[in-house]
Amino acid sequence: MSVTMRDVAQKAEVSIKTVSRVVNNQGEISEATRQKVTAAINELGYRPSRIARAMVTQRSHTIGFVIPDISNPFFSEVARGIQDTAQKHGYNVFLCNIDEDATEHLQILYSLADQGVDGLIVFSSLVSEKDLHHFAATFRPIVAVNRLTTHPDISQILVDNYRGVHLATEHLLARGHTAIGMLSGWAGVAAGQIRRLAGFKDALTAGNIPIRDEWIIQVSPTMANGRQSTRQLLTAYPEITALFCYNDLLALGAIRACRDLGRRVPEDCAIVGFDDIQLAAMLTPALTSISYDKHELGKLAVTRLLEMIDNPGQVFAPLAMDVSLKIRETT
Amino acid sequence: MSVTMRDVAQKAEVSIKTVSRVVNNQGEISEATRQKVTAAINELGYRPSRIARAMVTQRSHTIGFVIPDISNPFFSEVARGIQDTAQKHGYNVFLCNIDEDATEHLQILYSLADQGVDGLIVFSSLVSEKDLHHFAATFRPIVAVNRLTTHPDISQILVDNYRGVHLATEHLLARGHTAIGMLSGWAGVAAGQIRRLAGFKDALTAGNIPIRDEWIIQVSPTMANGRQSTRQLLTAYPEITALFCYNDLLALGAIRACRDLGRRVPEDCAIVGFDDIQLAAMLTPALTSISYDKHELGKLAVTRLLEMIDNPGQVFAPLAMDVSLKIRETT
DNA sequence: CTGAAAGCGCTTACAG
DNA sequence: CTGAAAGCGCTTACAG
Repeated sequence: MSVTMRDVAQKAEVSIKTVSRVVNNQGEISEATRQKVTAAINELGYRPSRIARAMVTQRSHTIGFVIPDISNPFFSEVARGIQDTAQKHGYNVFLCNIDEDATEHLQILYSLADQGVDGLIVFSSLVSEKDLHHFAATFRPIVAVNRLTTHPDISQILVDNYRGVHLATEHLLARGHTAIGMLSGWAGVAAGQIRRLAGFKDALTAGNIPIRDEWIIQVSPTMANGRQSTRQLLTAYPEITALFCYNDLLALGAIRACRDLGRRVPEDCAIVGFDDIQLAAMLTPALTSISYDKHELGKLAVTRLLEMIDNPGQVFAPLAMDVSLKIRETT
Repeated sequence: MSVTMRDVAQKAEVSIKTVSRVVNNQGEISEATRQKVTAAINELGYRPSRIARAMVTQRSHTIGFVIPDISNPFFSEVARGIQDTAQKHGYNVFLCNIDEDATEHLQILYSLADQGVDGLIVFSSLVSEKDLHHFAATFRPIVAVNRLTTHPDISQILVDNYRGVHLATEHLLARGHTAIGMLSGWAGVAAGQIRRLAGFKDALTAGNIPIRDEWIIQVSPTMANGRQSTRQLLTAYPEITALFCYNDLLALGAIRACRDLGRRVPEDCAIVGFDDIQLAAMLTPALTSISYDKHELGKLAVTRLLEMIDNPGQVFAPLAMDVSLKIRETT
């Protein structure tokens, strides 16, 4: 990082401005000087500083991406879509984890803003709505992924949570199950949590199955919690023959719990997940799950964010990704 | 990003330099002016621009992290360690994927350098040694994670691959296996590939078992490849009773393949993996694997990188993480 | 087609 | 204890 535009200009015996013109491919330049400058650039190994450029253009060509936990395989699949798309458009992405362990969520968001990111994708439902609104007051644009938010300036990319769970529950009903439990997610702003719960209840009602609230357990969606909650649930209510899980991680934990309890899957207890993570299809037994394109979800979020960056002030309607049911071996 | 130091200075009726002093907590300042300035900062909601600061200090407090694929659960666990540690030290991290699909690896590295990162952690063995050396000629510091490199300025953080596989193979021998196959990783600069293969062969030799090269298959380490290669291997050589896999993903694919072929695990075919990803312990059957602290691996890499940033020119000895064997249900 | 000047928002010597 | 000036490496009007 020591050779600057000035060095190139000196070597090529032109002004700095002329170097800038060939670097940015702008304006009319005589072929002779262009070649002189290009030669000097190559000889010196000059590379323009993105920081200096960002300083004057007020555009850093970086974005921030906030998730609960990159080590969660679901989020990491989306992250790949984010990263690939951003890179394709010449943007670099800052990664930030905000989960239960994190403190000072607002500070983390501000540190990204201080860093000069051109926009932010928030995929963590653990960032409170209050914090997000506070932050949105001074920073934009923001895209929220699969979380409900009421802020008018925040654009939303959603997954059709309601329909997904409805499909899954109908599938269980069609298989003859009438005693269906649910492992639900966090309470709060997670779009998934609210809409998936609604889809579950509505599907039961539509199938004339009364809702048993004690069969619905709300937990933080990890494999360990899935295992533990399922053990408790099936021990307390052995009559349950099927389980819908908020996400695949909970479902994998539930499968494990069934095995702990000596219950066969799917014969003694059918299990459905949500998200269809890469592993889900490969495991034994392969998991029945609600599926959608996670790489595409990341791509949509970035595309939307770049649109917002290029069109300040414009309002975009929420977008919901379509989902489908993948029937495998656990139902 | 519109309120600047100048605004604060005006409001507080002091010079810009004085504002800078209170922001950076440096120099002696009278309590009165400090309070005046602090009040102005809060009132205006001033936040210093990291870009402007980076411009003059030549330190951006950002680092780059290059991996093959963030959606791979193994890498994402390490990424979490990287991210947590960097954040704790006030650094933000740029994430970059460089896998088989990526073209122009060098361009991706340079784009990170252009972005002004203070250092780089390279965890992708898919970046060729040639590209890395070329890049290292103009950029430093660089930390390489679990890859062999001969560049004197590149610091190495390794995993004790050799010992890990030696342990695993000894374990299989102790269980009475004599016909042991191996699913190996990519060829090339991956430290894992070379050292793990060596550990495997040496352990066999130490156990007086002749090495059967046709039982060693080299594949890109994905679950799908593990499934397919295992099918082929066990079909061609049904006498094989145990399989060591380069990583857990291959091992999970191998388990699946055994099931496809009607072979019970571990009764008909024992399987051992490497990395001990979070899922490995939770699955059915739970995977026997070589384990080490992946969060810690990320932490070590960042810590080393920050040391290099703070001590330019200093040479650091390679560091190798200790490993252990976790015996579970697949052996 | 090419250049000199100002400025992006800070920090770093250097004075006072 | 506090401030005026120069400069980090670029781009943006404005001239010529």
